[in-house]
Amino acid sequence: MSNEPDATPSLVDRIGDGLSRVATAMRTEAWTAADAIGLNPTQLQILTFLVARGRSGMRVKQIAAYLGVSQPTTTDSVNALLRKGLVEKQADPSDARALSVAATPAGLAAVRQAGQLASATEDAIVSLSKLEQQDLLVHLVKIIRNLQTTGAIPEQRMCVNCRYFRPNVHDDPQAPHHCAFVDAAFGPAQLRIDCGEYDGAEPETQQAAWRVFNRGSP
Amino acid sequence: MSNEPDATPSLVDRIGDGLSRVATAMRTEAWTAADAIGLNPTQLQILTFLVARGRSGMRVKQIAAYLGVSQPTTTDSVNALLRKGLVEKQADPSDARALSVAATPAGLAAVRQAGQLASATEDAIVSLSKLEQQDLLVHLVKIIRNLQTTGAIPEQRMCVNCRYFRPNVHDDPQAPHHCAFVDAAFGPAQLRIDCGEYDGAEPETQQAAWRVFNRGSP
DNA sequence: TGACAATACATAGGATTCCTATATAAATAC
DNA sequence: GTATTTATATAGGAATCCTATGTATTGTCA
Repeated sequence: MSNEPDATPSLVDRIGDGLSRVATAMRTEAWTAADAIGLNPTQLQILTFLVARGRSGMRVKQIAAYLGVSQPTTTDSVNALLRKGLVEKQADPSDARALSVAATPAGLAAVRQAGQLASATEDAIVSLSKLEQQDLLVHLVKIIRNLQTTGAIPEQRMCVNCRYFRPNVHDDPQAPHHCAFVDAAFGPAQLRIDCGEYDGAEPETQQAAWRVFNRGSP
Repeated sequence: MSNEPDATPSLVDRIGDGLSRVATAMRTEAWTAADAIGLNPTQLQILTFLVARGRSGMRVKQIAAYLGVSQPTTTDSVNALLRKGLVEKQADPSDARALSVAATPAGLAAVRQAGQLASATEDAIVSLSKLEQQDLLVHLVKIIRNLQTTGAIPEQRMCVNCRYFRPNVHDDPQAPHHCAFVDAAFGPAQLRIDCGEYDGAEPETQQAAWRVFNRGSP
């Protein structure tokens, strides 16, 4: 980001600023939501992440990569959740070094409770039209895909990375894509960022699908 | 955000997730960029904020509101920057209780240096087409405006809040708006998030301008 | 097979953020 | 002229978050 005073920042810089502003609001909100259930933002984020993954459990390193923090920091927060009985550690049968962290029923309940709380960010997104929301989602998917390609974030459980994703195979502009897992057509507004049924495709398959997906919106 | 496992999250929830993912990447990036010049993300954010405001200086409370943290936390970080010689405190002539924090030349240099560093987020935004970037900026402006209306964030120095903003007064779809400060037409791609020449309009004026602005993109 | 490197996690130690509560000083209200 | 509000600083403490290192397990390769 260029920071020359008295100069007009580039479009890209201004988008970055805008994302920062929204991120600030989300962080403030995360503090209050987490505080309401006796947690802090990092702990709530971990718990939400684990709940979304179900009872299969995740490794400490995967959680660290998702959060974008170091492994010891993750251990700290996981232990804090452990003391509160919201997650549990299990030995990984396939690797005696590793362990599997999963949310307990109490953890699921806590996340649901936090989700009930009013969210200013959610309200702000709702203020956009349905079409604007759809466009915004697609733009975010593209940005996230790029962040993933450059290694800034780990591989995401998104449709566009998934082996069940068939982009632009239908004529219906409302639902041009197809999910081979549920065998149904769907459109841009249904794109997933973090899907439970996700199964990562090979890099070449991902790239091919990505090209076809992008062709739809030049 | 609803977190029912095995249920498809709403479009709004998925957009929230997407924003979170991008925010995570930006936070990670902020750590490395700030670390390269011997700061931490909060300190760099404060410094960038002060540099954008020029040498006029900002009060501690304003900085705290911008960051979304408490005032003592801001005092901590400002003092850290002070020790490093990157900011300076000056007495406010109009109010002996208050003080004015401004970036020093060394602070400006540090921000410029951090700005030179490669940014994965910037690259990811660049991967969007010009039109997509423009749409994204407009969507972010709308979200930020809404966050401001609900009090989640303080008033932003955006065009849409500014007394010099004249929305949708020209026929040119590329440049329908007008800035009375520089007396020039401009378009959605030139909208500012944080303008140096900003001067806040009265709430009623803002609302009226906002209605006219929104009429352009229903 | 056996030494060596890599991996997964825990621990140690320390700096810093970030909070609430409170103190100080100045401005404002009545 | 006293009381309240406002701007900032300070005190104290919890928790994040880092790097460096330790321990146990797995993988590699001669």
